[in-house]
Amino acid sequence: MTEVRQKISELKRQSILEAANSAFRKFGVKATSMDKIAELAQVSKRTVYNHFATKEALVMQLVSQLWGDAAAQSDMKYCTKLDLKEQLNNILQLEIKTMASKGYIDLVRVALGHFLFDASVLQEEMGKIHNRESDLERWIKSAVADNRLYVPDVAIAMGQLHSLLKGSCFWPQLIRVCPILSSDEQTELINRSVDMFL
Amino acid sequence: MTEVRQKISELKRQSILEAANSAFRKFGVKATSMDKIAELAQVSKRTVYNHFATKEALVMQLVSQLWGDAAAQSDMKYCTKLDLKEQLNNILQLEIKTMASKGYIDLVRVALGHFLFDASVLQEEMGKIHNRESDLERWIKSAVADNRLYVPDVAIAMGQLHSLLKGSCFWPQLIRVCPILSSDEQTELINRSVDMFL
DNA sequence: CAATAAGTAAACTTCATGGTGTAAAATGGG
DNA sequence: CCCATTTTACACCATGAAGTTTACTTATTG
Repeated sequence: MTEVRQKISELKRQSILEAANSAFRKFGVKATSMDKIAELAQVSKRTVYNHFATKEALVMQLVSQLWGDAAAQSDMKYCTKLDLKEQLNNILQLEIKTMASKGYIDLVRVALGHFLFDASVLQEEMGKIHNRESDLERWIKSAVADNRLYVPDVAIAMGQLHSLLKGSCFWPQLIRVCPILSSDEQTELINRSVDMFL
Repeated sequence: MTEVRQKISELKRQSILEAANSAFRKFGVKATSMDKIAELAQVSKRTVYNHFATKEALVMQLVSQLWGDAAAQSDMKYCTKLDLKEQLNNILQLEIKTMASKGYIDLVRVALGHFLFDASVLQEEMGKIHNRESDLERWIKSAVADNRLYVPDVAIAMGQLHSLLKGSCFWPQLIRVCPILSSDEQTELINRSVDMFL
């Protein structure tokens, strides 16, 4: 079996994925026909179906790929010597970086639009967003255990912090009422939120 | 012109609106056909079109009706004598009451799903959510002017409060990762948020 | 009773879309 | 040069939905 052949085939596949990705982001899943994807990918419609059995398979591929990308965890550990504020700042910097990025938000919008009225699937898929919040959790617990932070309920505290962030860097952008935050605005937001929290 | 005739016609109209409302909430706009609406309303399809020129007209009617309902403003005024915390609490109680209700969230979901990839319309429609936040604003300004509250930036402070609330009572429910908050949970949430804020 | 207004049922048109079948072409390996 | 695999073009099908047409019914009012 020639590798060249496989490579070309793989290129086509990538081309299709890119085309779908781009079209879904612009128009949403429903408003993007398979013919359109084929056209954008410069590939025959039949080839699209050679690589992806159904439109749904294409969607799922993109979506799960997104969660995969976003799930890149950091290796931040609580440190008993360093400044609390600074440490928390660093952790949140990492978290906000994906959360507030255009790529992430756009694709969440796609997923949201696609599953919005499929309650169970929506619940599951969106749960993947909400539950990937464990890095911060570990840190807070450590800080509490170290007696440098007093927090009655870790889960609630985490929720508050995330609310503060997402309420400015994620939800308004998803809903298109605010433009994507610049890096400066992001750090400013983090500072504000941390100040309020500590 | 008989009033009875008009009344019957009006009843049909309401029936159609209700059917559409209910179906849109359950399945979304795209997945609800005009035939289905007619069937649910127990009315002929033609009658639907007699009352609403297009499906879009039906949608817009429902959506603007929603914003209208939700725009019911309170008459809360800042009072120099009463306890700050209690006053703020009361204001937020009013705000959260609609924001966290199933009816409101469900219909926002409908609107969101419908406009999600129509950037300009989405911006406009969702802006109506974001900008109906002036009751709280006036109160904060008054409290600041009265020297009983120090707040560097009113807009930001307001945003923080709203983020704290919505982050627990609105967004997760819209996304279906959490059930609607009970009254007790709502007041609990408000207490927490106010405590953090003051 | 006749005219008018509104509603109804059902067939119909039009069109977009997801998906399939097939035969021809391209293309690199032996 | 022939084989195997992939891609392509293109016709085709089934489905569902928006909106229309038409012929018929019903009820009110003058």
